[in-house]
Amino acid sequence: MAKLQKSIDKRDALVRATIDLVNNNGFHATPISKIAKLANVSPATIYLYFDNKQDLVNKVYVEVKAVFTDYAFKTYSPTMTVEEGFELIWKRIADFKLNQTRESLFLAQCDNAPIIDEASRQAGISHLKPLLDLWHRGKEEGVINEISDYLLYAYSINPLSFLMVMQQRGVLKIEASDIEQAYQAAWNSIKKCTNNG
Amino acid sequence: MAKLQKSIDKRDALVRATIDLVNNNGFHATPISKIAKLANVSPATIYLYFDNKQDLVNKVYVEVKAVFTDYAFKTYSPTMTVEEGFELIWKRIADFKLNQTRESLFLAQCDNAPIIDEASRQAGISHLKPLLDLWHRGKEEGVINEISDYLLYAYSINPLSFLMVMQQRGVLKIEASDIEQAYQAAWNSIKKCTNNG
DNA sequence: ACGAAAAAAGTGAACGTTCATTCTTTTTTT
DNA sequence: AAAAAAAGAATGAACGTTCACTTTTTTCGT
Repeated sequence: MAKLQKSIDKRDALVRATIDLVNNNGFHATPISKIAKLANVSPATIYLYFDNKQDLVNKVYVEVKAVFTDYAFKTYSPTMTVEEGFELIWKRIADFKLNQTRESLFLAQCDNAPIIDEASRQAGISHLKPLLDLWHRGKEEGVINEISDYLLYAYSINPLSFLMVMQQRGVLKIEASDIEQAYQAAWNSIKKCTNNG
Repeated sequence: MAKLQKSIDKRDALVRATIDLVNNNGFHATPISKIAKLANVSPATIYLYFDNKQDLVNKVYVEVKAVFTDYAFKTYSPTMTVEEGFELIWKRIADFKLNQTRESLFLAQCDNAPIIDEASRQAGISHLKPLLDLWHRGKEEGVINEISDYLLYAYSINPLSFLMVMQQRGVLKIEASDIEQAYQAAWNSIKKCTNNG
């Protein structure tokens, strides 16, 4: 679609401006004119890079989600044990959510409100496949409890969401020990525990 | 503010219409005109019941949050043991989130996007005080681990959010056993575990 | 290596539409 | 008949998008 002799800087500035403004005002309260102004660009220029406002937010979502999953799986290898892999991925997700608050807040908004279209949502979910594969392997090996796949997300990823939002709002400052505690709790919930039933 | 000889039915219809439309389209993509139409009311009539659109969504949020916490704490009594109280509240929260999806989805949206104003957000949080009191009591009695108060929300409430969203989208159907598993996992994470460290 | 012509990138103003809110009139209640 | 409630039409502001135009970059014959 994009023939792209166009400035990558300008496109990046547009993406950044979109994230910042959507974080602060929500998608529908961020006019194209403000995105353009923050990116030092004419409103019309946006339409050289994106089809329309919806296409803009769809693409920003998928790209940010890709950055998120790239980070989460960066140092992971399928040759790791389930325990190692889970701990590694979980902690990198935590790290991302707590340090890349710009991106994380944007993803949280898109994931909880009808902003992006269904195809982009699916594209985002598909990036999490390595984690689902690891989860399956853990169940096959008997390391992880026999529970629904969907609980994977709920147990391992979600507990940090609230912390992230609170940190972003300046309510609390998260310490390394908090992360370690949160991880231990998540893992204890998931692993097969021989002294439990 | 409201002198209220006005119809309570009309007000209820406006609240219901707001929740439904915000759930489906997001706050800023739901015009006053559509809320009025769905509630079988003139746009002008809304301004007899609410100051403006922002005031409308603020009040709907606080009222829905109150319904949520009333339900969560309905059968709870501070004379219960920490274990009993925690299980009861957790399961009622789960029940609400999974069965009152209209209200839960609306709350999730308001909690994750800059829709409502800060005062309304605080008003919503303040309703959760009984749970925080229980948490403190659990720590005093040594039943609950010495971890940050903020983790309370992350551990005990949040794991259901993802499930709720998925269920609402028709991706999965949640069974009673799933709830029981999720509760056990949350509680196992929270309680002091003598065979841990 | 040069510069004119063509193409691409970028722009500010303007368009039609939609929005929240107000104004004026009608209906309902007391 | 007076007052409150509700309605619908009206209004000005703001929005996404397009248009006509300018500026910058690339192409290419010499």
